[in-house]
Amino acid sequence: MNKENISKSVIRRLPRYYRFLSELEENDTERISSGKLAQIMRTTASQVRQDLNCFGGFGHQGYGYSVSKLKDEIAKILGLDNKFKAVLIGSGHIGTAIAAHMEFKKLGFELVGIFDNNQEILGEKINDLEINDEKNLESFCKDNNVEAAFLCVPKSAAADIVGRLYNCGVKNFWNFTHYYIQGDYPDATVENVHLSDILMTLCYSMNEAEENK
Amino acid sequence: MNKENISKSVIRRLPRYYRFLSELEENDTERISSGKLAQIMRTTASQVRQDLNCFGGFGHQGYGYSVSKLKDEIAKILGLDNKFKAVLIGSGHIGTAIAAHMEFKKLGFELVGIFDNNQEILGEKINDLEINDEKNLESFCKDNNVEAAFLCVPKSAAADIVGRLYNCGVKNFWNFTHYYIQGDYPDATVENVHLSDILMTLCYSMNEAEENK
DNA sequence: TAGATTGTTAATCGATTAACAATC
DNA sequence: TAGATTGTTAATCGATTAACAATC
Repeated sequence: MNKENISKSVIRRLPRYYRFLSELEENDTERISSGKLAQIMRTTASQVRQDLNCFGGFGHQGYGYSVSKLKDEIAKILGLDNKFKAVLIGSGHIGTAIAAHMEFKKLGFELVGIFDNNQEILGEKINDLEINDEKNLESFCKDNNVEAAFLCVPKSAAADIVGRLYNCGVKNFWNFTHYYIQGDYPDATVENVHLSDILMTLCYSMNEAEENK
Repeated sequence: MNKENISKSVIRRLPRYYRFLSELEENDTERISSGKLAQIMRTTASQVRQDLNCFGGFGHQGYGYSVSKLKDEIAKILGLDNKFKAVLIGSGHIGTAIAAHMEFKKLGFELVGIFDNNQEILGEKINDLEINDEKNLESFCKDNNVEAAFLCVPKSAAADIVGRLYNCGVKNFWNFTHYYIQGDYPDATVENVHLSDILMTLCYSMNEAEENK
């Protein structure tokens, strides 16, 4: 399990394996070959075997892979059994959607606090969690051993908030803003979700498809 | 402009260029060298020049690139001046956040309809757009020349909705569900946003960072 | 045993980086 | 002209695919 040097591209594929394996498990499929799995996922058998072997031989020659065992192994590799304590900052549209919608417990996290600076919505609840005043952020993070932050504030507020979090030891970010955390904090762990970037690439593809008609 | 064979990796970087160039423009920076731009974006000068040259020589030797001209060129390449008509289906948390939050007009799109099957919220408004009954989807798409759909429904509803859209000629999708559109419709243009996948990779990275302590 | 399918090495392909001549 | 910086070719690096011996 402790193999090092797993490439980012492999890691990014693991959640997909996990999802398809979960579906197979629900359909009571007990075993699957790299070829079949590749077919379902529209990739190659080679890639499936190469990927899975980064972590050690989960398969059996002449048999394939045990669906449920493989699924569990991937969960372990991803660390989904963790309960990293996380806070969400900014309960606007995106923040509220994230807080209400994500099944954090299945994803290795536990959402323990929601913060906003809009006095009017303080005390409102999202999934049993009260919206907390942003000025309590530091004390809360220290008291509760918070390890990650989900950043859903406007870009103008992001640098300040990240700085404050970083100062109380929160160095892992799920970043929905366009603030460039890695630029200022190269050692932070960051996953960015730049929704508008993605929509722009859809625009490009549609544009291109039209030209090629 | 009509260069073909631009790789997906280059395209995915264009929105980032666009963002950083917009910032530079706001700061009244008139020109920039590939080296400086690379520094800001934490990449290499080589990559910047290589990327930009896919589309033709926007730079001037000995001078660099004109920030505003380059920004405009990238906008043109991405097709941000389009107004692709789009519908959003599913106005739950995520759907509402997307409808209310995105500046579609800056991103090449125009949101012309929002649909849901929850009778209780029909008629409610999000940014001046009434929530429409899902059963009117087909007629609406045909009448309004809809070209793209933003899919924010539960996974269980996704296959049905995509099929219906596809049948009335909507083949471009921004997909927030885990339904695998490309699996069933290989010629559809799709951008997936699998939020839980991204959160899982953040979990992995945090897990890994802890092990290496 | 024969058939199936893995684990793993080697070959290919693509993307990134380095180098440098062209030129503003 | 000298200095700066591009455009572009060549070298390197990494990721994907193909091939096949090992083995269940």
